[in-house]
Amino acid sequence: MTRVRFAPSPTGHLHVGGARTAIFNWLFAKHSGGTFIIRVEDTDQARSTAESEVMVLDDLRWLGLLWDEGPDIGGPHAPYRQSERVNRYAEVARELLTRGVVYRCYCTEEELEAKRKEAEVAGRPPHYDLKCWINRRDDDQSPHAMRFHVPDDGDVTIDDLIRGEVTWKRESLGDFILIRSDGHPTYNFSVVVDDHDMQISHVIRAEEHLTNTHRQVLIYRAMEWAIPQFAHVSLILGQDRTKLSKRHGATSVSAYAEAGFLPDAMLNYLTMLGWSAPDGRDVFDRQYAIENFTLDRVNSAPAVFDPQKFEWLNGQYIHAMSAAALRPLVLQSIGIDTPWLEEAIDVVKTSVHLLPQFREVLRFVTEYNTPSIDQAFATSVADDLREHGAPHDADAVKAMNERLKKATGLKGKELFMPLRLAMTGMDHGPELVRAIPLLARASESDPGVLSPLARIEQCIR
RNA sequence: GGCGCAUUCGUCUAGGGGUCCAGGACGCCGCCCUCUCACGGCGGUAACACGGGUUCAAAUCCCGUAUGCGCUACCA
Repeated sequence: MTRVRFAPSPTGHLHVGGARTAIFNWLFAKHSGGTFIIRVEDTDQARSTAESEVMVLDDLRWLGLLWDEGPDIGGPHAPYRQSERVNRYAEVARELLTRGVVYRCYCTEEELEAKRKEAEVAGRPPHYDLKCWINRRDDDQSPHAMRFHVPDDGDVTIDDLIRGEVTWKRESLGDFILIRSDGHPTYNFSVVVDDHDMQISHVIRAEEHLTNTHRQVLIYRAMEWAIPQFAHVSLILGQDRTKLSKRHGATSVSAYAEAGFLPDAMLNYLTMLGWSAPDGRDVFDRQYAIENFTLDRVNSAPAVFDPQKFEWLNGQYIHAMSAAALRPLVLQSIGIDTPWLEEAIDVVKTSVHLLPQFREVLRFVTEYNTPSIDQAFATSVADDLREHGAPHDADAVKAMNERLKKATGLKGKELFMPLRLAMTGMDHGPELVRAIPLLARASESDPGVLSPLARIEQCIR
């Protein structure tokens, strides 16, 4: 049974990098019929907040990634918040102490900092100097941290599902802290205890954790616990090829939601950053991604986030949606609620990539800036509209065009451009056979919309 | 500094020794459709970081170099 987890630290909104890690975990779980778990890593008291946890969980839900076990819904291995598991970490640390691989360290941060600097200047690796390992003390009253002693046989090799074999030498590691002097565990410790307790089978996480795996495997070995499979996903970079951050503009999932991106498009785009479909397609739905997602198709090189391609993809999703499905989303995005909205969406949707753009492309309905056009032409149009009424479908528009052709002697661009200008007040927009019926109908149900006849009358001085 | 990971068109990628003078997508350019803007269709532009090996044959395997990134914390 595969069990995977996404383990965010609640220090802000969900980031696109974190979102992709969550997506890969979720896809992997769904593909294998396994369990997807959310675990909140809030051991950093200074940066973690309860509000952030709510935001991150909301962002995950918005993306449509639902979990089987988590801090809000519980599960067989609750609690799923590390701050609520400190007793468990202390318990494991005591066990490790008994086994003689962990010791109390009474060195102060200042002392350690000074030694690190010294080592750096001397060109030595900035590893812990083993002072408290050599002078072992079991004074529980004085403030102390719990430190892990790297054993002589501390070489580690893992078989990463994305990167293949990765090996570290014992010498590349100094003794490291498991429990801070304030009683809270460090990341490398809590992650091992939790992944073991929660029976995680596959640890799929960002590449920044790759070298941490060396420490973690050592802890698994000291506890004689089964070691999970690891898969380290590369980072997402900004256009300048540095790790994506606030400097690059919007980086949180919620910011993209507000900018008018759709959850499905975001899931698709982020999945595409690092994973490729076996048949090479790049527009795919969740079901396809679930059915085809395997780790061996995940690219180990970092990927640059490309807003242009993301926008294009979002457009593909908008174009493929029905006007009825789009209506509530557009409503929410631009706040225009009218009886004619659905028809209007259908007329203009191919010209938008982002939800808020509907406001702009619908302006020809909601506003009218009187253009200056040939008076004789305007009169002909006004006469036709009075005699035949405003066209309500494409055929009626075509019939009107034929009559205007005869009445004015104009054709092609000479006819359509002034007509477009007169009807919409703009020199661009959806095809007239759809725009004019929309205006006709919209003006009947909405007094705020000028009818075709009212428009042409404004053109006549 | 040490250790680790990475390196195919501007970007996302396909590619697992011969089918690759490298395929697809976004972008860009051009053409078509067309009253316009989009949409759509067609075509074009553009890449195996560098240097050594191994091999009859290397984008693909090995070794170096360069560059980028990560870790080297009582951050995660």
